[in-house]
Parts: sequence; structure tokens; C-alpha cells
Amino acid sequence: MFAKILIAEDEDSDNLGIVSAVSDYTKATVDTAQFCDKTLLKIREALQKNTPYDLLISDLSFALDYKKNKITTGKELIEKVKTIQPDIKIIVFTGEKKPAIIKSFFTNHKIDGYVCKGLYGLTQLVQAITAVDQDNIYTCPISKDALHQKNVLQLDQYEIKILKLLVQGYKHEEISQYLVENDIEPNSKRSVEDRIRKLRDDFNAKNNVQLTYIVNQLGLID
Amino acid sequence: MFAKILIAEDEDSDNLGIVSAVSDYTKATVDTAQFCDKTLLKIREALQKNTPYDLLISDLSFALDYKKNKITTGKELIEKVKTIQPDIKIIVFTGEKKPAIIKSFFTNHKIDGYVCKGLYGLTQLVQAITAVDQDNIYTCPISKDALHQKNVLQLDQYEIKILKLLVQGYKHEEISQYLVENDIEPNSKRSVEDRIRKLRDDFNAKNNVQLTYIVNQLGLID
DNA sequence: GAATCCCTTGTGGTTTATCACAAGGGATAG
DNA sequence: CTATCCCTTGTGATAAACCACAAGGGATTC
Repeated sequence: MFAKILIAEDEDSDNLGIVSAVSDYTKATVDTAQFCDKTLLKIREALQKNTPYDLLISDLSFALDYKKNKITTGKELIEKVKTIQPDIKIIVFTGEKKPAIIKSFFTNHKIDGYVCKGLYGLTQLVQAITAVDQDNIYTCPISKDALHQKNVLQLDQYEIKILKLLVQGYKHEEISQYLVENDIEPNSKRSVEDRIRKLRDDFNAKNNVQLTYIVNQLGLID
Repeated sequence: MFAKILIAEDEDSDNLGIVSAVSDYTKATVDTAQFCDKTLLKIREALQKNTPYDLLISDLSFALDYKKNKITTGKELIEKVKTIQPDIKIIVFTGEKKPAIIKSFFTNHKIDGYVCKGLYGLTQLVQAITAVDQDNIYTCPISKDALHQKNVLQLDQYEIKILKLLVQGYKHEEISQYLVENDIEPNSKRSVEDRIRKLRDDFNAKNNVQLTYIVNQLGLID
């Protein structure tokens, strides 16, 4: 079983509950960090002292940093952590329930578990720790659903760019111009329209208003 | 100081922290409820036994009810509570930071305090309890900002209806039809357009795509 | 090299959104 | 009562979104 666990969670109301649940269950050394940068620092230090953490339990959203922390989202934090200690296990423990976001953490960031905070969050977190300790992947009911949804379409960078420009009020023509100026191809007005139409098809949207609303609700253009 | 406090919070990871902070500070009887309906029930029972709660600390979002609880949002909960015990003090303790939503809780629901969960959530919650106990209104830094923002435009039901139809892909003409069928006035296509144009002006949006994106981001059409 | 496929782009036409101008009607102040 | 204001609605024009068809070009296959 894990011997050294780090919990990255900025909400003070949450900390106590998580720490006590985790340390009751695992008997491991449990440290906490309330900022992304602090988390990274602790992981680095532990590595240098040859007493690395086995497991990181991390939230995704962190308070905006009045102290100018460099990293402010769990996404970036996890990316950085993976570069300095690739073998560390990671469980995300968060309120975020959007399927697209959950999915991307498994596919893009190779996390080991995902637990949504909620009624039974702590129970599931304990289950996750057990599973991950045995080299399994853990998904709570909500994230399991998210991963099994077939029609959680992932957007590529090109599509995200177009949609972001759209919600900024850009016209098709202006989007085309922007793409030309930034050397992104394809970039004709016609191609932009084509891609937007494809997206409308994919998401069953009647027009661009509904399309942008849908992808925004799904968290695809955050 | 308050003698009897009820905490409505569905996240189990949060409960422990909140309860211990509140009971350490107040020396009051502190009860908790993980569902909206359960909360309402406890308040009713306490009233009948002539030992009512002095203070309700409530979250806003609650887990969706597999047991078919009637109330699933803090908003509805607070409305109901106010009808059965109008004099109870209410502090909202939640992750929700959208100005429009925060504002509406003070103007429409006459709550006594609003604290955003976060780095110093518990500290602020304790401050809120002190303030509210002395019949003052408490706003945490974030909600204070929200209340002071001048340009947090509130939408009326008519405007919300139109915007909701818009993001469902309705055309102006179809919105007009819908309004006619539901006896909502004004309902001509022209009037619908006019109102949408006014909204675009208010929110500085170039077109309907940007408009709906903005109001959605602000949480005005939830 | 020719046939084929796929992606990109262009053209032109229809529908919808956006906008300017104005007529009608109810409410209100004097 | 009348002048005025504001809200609603209508008309018609322009801009943008939306859509169907097809040409050109690169890559692949045989």
C-alpha cells in the first residue's frame, strides 16, 4: 500500500475531510498543499531527498493566486508533475463532471483515477486508492459514464480555435482572415463554414447559436 | 450567539470540515443534512417541537436525487425554508462565484450572508456567522465584488425565455410563434428582434452567438 | 501514368439575422 | 381634450449565415 501521499486541494473546508479519510484508510504519510506551485515544490523536494510520493490526489480548480503562482489549474499541474516524476500515480478528486474534460484527463494525461466530489466522494476516493494501488484504473460512477459515452466528441485545436472566435462575435469572413494571418490552414471562408457545418451536424445543432451553446455547456472550449 | 445551526451540504468530503469549524467556533448544536428535502424536514420538525434552528448554512448545488427528492437546488430550498420559517438566518456557503447568481440571492431571497468556498472559506464562514448573529449582512470578498459590480445586468423572465429559446436553436420567427402560443406578450417577430437587439447592446455583443455565450458564461440563463 | 479519393476552395442562391424608418395605440401630464 | 411619450408592430432593405454543386490539387493505388 502507498506509503507517502500528497493531496493538492485549495479549499480549506475540504482539506480536513479528505486528509482524515485518506490517512485513516491508508496509514500512509499524508501531506497537503494548497497551491499548484507548492505541490510541485513538495514533489521535487521529495524526489531529491529520495523519498518520493507514491500518489498524488489533486483537485482541478485552484484559487486564483494573489501571490502570482505560475500554475493555476490542475491540468497544468498534472502535466508538470508527470514530467518530473512520470511514475507517480495520480487520482483526480474534483467537482468537475463534464464528460469531455474527464475523458481528456485519461486520454491526454494518463491519470490513474477520477473521483467526483459529492455525496459519496470520500467512499469512492478510498476505493480509488485501493484500485490504483493494485495498478488498476479507477473511475467513479459519474466518470465511468463519461468514459463510456460514445458521443462525447473531442474537438481538435483547429475546431476549438474556430469556436472560440465564433463566441467572440467573429464573422465567418473574419475567422478566415484570422486563420490566414496566423498561418493556420485550411483558412478560406468556405472551409471555415464547412467545418462549422460539420460541427453542427456532429452536435445536432440547428444553427451556430445552438452549436456554441452546446459545446460551451460540454466544456469543450474552456 | 446562535444556539442551533443546520448545515445543508451534500459533499461528504466537505461536511467534516464545516461542521468542526462551526461547532468549534459557536458552541452551538450543529446538525447536518445531505439532501434538500431532509433539510426542510429537519427545519419543520424543529419548528413543531418549538426548538427551531437559528441559522441555516446551505450549499447551492446538491447531488441529483436517485431517491427522487423534490428539491434539488439550493435556490428552491431557500425559497421553501423562507416560507415555513421566515425569521431564520441563512448563509450560503458554496463554490458558485457568478456575480449574477450571487446578486440574485441577496435581492430575491433575502439571505444574510454569502461565502465562496476556497482557500479561506472556513475563516470567512466563521466571520459570516459573527456578522449575521449581530443582524448584519456578510459578504466574502468575492461576493462583495459581485454585489458592487454595476454592470451585472439582471434579466427579466421574458428575456430569459427568449435567450433560452435562442440557445435551443429557435429562429426569431419561431420564438415569436412560441410566445403567441403561450400568451406571452409582446410576441411579434419584430418585438423579439428588438429585445434581442437591446440585449446585444447591453452586453456589447456583436451578434447572437456572442450574446448567448456571454449570458451563459454569466450564469444568467441557468 | 491513370484512376481514384479526399481535402480545399470557389460560385451562386436561399434563408435568416440585422437594421432603419415609420405607423398605430395606450398611458399620462397638463 | 390634447400633446407627448413609450411600447409594439409592420415594411422593406442589407448583411451574414447557410447550403448545394462543382472545379482544382495533392496523395495513394494499381
